[in-house]
Amino acid sequence: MSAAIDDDLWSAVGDPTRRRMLDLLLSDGGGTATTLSERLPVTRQAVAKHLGVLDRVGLVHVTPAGRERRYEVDEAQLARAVAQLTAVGTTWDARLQRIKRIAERIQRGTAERETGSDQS
Amino acid sequence: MSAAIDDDLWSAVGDPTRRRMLDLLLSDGGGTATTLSERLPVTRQAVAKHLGVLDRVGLVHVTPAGRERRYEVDEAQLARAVAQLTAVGTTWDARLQRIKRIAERIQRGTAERETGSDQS
DNA sequence: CTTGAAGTGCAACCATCGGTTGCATCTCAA
DNA sequence: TTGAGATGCAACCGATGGTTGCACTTCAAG
Repeated sequence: MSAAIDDDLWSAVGDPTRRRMLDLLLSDGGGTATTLSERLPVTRQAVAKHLGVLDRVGLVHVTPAGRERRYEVDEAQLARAVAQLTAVGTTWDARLQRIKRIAERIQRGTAERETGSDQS
Repeated sequence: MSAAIDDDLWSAVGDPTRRRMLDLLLSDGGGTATTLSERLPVTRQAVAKHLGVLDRVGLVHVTPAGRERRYEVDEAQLARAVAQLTAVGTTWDARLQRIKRIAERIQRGTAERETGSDQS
């Protein structure tokens, strides 16, 4: 159930460099492959490839301006990605808590059996 | 700031197959490479490699039993991973909302300039 | 004890991906 | 026109997710 997710969106956000790029684009309010690469430990070409990926899944949106190509974050799509992250998180959270409750129940059952009828 | 995260943990959870494996291990309460591969669209060897990755980052924990190697989820570590997911999510959420507020402020400022003092 | 099936582990191989370097192309400004 | 700034394209490299093939342990049945 919880795994039936838009895997393209997730894997786009799954790369650490792409997350940092999104961070930069958000805090700077947009940028180009060159400006991003100046603030990242990778080359412009690597950044360009990542921007291509982010563009394909709709997380960013490009505007040609002269000899520049300015990229900006698509807020709605990023909100979707955030929703998916938290969705997976809450699903696992729920399962972990359910497991915890079951474990406690078993504990109680074991305690009863240990103190109560002890005939082999 | 939001990118200074335990990248090993994140990338371990970043793979869709590994997420499904964690799902299965949680719902079944553990399993082996063979039993998991029977319920996944990949071979046992691929599952074994993934289990190795999950084991290295401490997300699962193995118990040899005869000719089997039973894997179980380390709940505490998975809780940490969940925390990281939601942390990134809330960070982006906060930024998106901040951007929204700034946009509104600019809108108001533009409106004032358009209606009010018009001297260049 | 032997035999065979079940479960694993190891190694080679392939495709994809993140990253690099090198070069060609386009565009703005002097 | 000429050059610097920004981009695009292509070849290459290493890591990784995936596969197949084979050897090794272990349990159980004969």
